[in-house]
Amino acid sequence: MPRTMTTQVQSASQRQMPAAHLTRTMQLLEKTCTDLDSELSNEINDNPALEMVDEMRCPDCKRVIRTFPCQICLNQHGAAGPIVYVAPRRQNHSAASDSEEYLSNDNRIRNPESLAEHVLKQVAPSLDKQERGVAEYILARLDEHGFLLEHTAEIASYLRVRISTVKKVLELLRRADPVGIASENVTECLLTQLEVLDKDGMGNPLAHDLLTEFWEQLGRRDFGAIARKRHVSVESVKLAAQFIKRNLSPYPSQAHWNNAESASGRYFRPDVEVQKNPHAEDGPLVVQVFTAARGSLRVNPTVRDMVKRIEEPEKKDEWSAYLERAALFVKCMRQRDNAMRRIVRLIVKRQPAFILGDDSDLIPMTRAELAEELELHESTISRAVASKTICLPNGRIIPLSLFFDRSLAVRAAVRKIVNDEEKAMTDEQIATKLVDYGYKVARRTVAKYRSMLGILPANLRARQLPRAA
DNA sequence: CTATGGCACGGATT
DNA sequence: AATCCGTGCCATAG
Repeated sequence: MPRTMTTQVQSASQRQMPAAHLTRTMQLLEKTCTDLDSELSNEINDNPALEMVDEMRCPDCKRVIRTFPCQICLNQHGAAGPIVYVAPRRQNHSAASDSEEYLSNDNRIRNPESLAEHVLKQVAPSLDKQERGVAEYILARLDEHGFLLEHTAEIASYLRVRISTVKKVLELLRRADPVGIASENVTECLLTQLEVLDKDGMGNPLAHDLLTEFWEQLGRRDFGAIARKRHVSVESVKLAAQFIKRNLSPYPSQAHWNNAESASGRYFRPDVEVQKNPHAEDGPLVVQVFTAARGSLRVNPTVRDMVKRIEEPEKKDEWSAYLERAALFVKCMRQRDNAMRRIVRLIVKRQPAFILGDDSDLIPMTRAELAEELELHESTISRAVASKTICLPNGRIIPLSLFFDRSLAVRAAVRKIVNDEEKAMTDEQIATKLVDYGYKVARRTVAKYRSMLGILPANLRARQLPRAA
């Protein structure tokens, strides 16, 4: 009787797979690798049948390997296309040394310290001992998005320090690198980021009011109402909203800004990383898709064996349920990783020029196209691409969705044209010039791109070239 | 009169 | 179904 039970449970879980659990896979697919981390640790915590073993396996040759990418497969690979690995995400903790070897350029952006350490390092110099204690406490109490869960007063009383001290520390923390960290809520976080941008002279005057006064309308995208109350145009409201979306990140723990200009090294953990082939200059690109944690996830075989021996039906059921859930989770996770891998592979395959070059090399493509080629549903692509970021070989971190920006290349051309112009060109002239580059866009559209790029209209763009010799 | 910005509509994308 | 994006047309500033 015990035996049959087990087999039933197992086969049942496999047959059910398609319907209900596809949605689970989808949920996982939507998650950033950072989010995936917490999801995973939750699951492991309350499911004893699930375990994470500290070993990495090459997804292609299945060998256990020490570092990604797998050197063996790397060497065998022809020039067929990019090599894409699902790699465990580099851990925060002490693993500083061994992971560095395959991270070529530019480690401004990534160093394997924890977020808390990273922030603390920045603020520590300007704090005294007591304040530092407060900072440490605060950083330890952040949720997975980087928000502060406790109120100032609570912290103060718990630590027996003055409220003003806590406030002071908070002020500093929020301005530290993942800007907006330790904010109490999304609005506050966005405001801090905005403030910092303002100081660098690349703010947007309307954005502030949008966040404070019109938060609700902004959520509903009721731009008209905002425009009326503020006596400004709907267009400028839209632009401000766009500004917010593009340049601010609601969750400090995953701040990303793609704005071309602010090249200063920002700290961020991408979900995908592309590198040039370390072994051959012109070899295929090597891509890592990060998944949660380190090592590989599996159903704990010891538990599985143990369950077979349990006699009491009650306990047996309980454990079988654990096993089933574990198996399911592992499966969904693999499926998720695999989907990510296929999608990213295709993206990289299609856009090598953009990855190695600049904005102007982006070839227009749509999620739908990829969906068709991969025989996935287009919403799958959307989920996989939304809210994820990729680190290019030059160190630039951009949202994966930028690959689907229809006008990026055109905007790049506009910027180039304006930069090279002898004397200020009107939008009309720019539009004409764009034809030479193979883009045909309406004059009105040029105007839009211009304002997106923060370029002033022609009449305000007096050229100071004359002085040359 | 010319160059731009405002608004709204329609088709494409998600 | 909800959004995004490019455009055309019109108003206004210079």
